[in-house]
Amino acid sequence: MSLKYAVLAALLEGEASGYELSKGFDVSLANFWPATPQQLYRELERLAQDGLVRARTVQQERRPNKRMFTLTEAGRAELGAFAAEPPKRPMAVRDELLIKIQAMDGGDPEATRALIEERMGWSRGKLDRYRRVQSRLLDGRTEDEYLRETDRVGPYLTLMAGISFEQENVRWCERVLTVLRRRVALG
Amino acid sequence: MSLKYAVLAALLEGEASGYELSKGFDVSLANFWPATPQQLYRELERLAQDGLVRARTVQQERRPNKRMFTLTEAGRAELGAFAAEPPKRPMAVRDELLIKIQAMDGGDPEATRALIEERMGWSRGKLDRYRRVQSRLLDGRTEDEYLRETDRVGPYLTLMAGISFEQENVRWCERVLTVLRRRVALG
DNA sequence: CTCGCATAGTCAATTAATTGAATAGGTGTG
DNA sequence: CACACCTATTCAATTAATTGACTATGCGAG
Repeated sequence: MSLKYAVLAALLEGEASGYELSKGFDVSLANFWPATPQQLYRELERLAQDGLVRARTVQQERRPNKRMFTLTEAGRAELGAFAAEPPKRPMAVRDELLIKIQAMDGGDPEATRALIEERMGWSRGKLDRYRRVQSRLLDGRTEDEYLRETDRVGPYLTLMAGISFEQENVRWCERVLTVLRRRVALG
Repeated sequence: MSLKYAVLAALLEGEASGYELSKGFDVSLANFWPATPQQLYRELERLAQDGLVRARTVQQERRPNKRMFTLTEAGRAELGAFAAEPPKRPMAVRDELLIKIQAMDGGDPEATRALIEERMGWSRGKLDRYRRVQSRLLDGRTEDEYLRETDRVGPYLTLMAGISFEQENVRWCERVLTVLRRRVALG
């Protein structure tokens, strides 16, 4: 249900094709509302039929044509209404790793350690990418300066959420590794 | 795909009915692998057919009969194998609120503030429940003492993940509220 | 020159998830 | 004493998501 609004929100940044969304989604909305390319194409089609989005086909040479999508006024209005009302479903996390951790006892601690290291590396990478987006936005200014000057705080606030989430993730991994080391030592 | 293992992991705690899982899931595995009752019943049925779980019907008076499920050795083995190999899918977060925050600019800041307050209250409540589970587990001991004495660290480590996740959530909400207050003041 | 990847999608099949209702006695509230 | 909610599931219908393949061209590496 909310993919609809995620797509509309993504188009606040400007015109985009389904392909571009399915790529660039990765640095923003995909972090809290993941979607496959197929989902995006289907959703854009529906939005266009409902008049929330306008499509135009861009003829291209030496590459397939693409369809570019823009928010319509109706789309902007629907998104605004959505943004003001309370969420229908609470936030949900799905994390296979935590199932594995829950079930780790009795298994090989070395295998568990490897899983945690992998997650930690992944989170650090994500954090780096977030930080790069952040300094591109700040562009030399402090956070306070930026927030005073910009007209759109929304994207920055969600970026902050991503950053603190991954920071906490890394910290948790470190604590787990400490526990695992002690376990192995005391065997 | 992983619901299967989430259910098996839940049964590590001991025999349980579908109904109990659909309730008690809430204080542990449901936090990182949510499932509706219907999903659980279906999954338990499949697991029983695959021999990973054994079912027995418990006759009850003044209440509907229930089917209690236990892990079989085969189930335990499959779960152990699962726990040792790397996750197929990365962790995913789905959060409607963040879509609303992303799209908040131009809307009513007061409405946004209300949404954040709501989330903060919810996270604080979750945190309280986690902390109650934690002190029940610790039972007067320090964390270090507990981790040295217990044979199962897994559930405690996932509990730690939940606690630090919600703590960070509350902190993020506070930062957002600060930003919103400044916006309104300078607006 | 071939292999594979990037662009920019579409289509179809299967699997999974969501929603709502049905059953049926028991327990608690005003 | 009526109404709603708890226990404990099952069933069916619809909607959504996942997976893999298919089209077609261009570009760069080896």
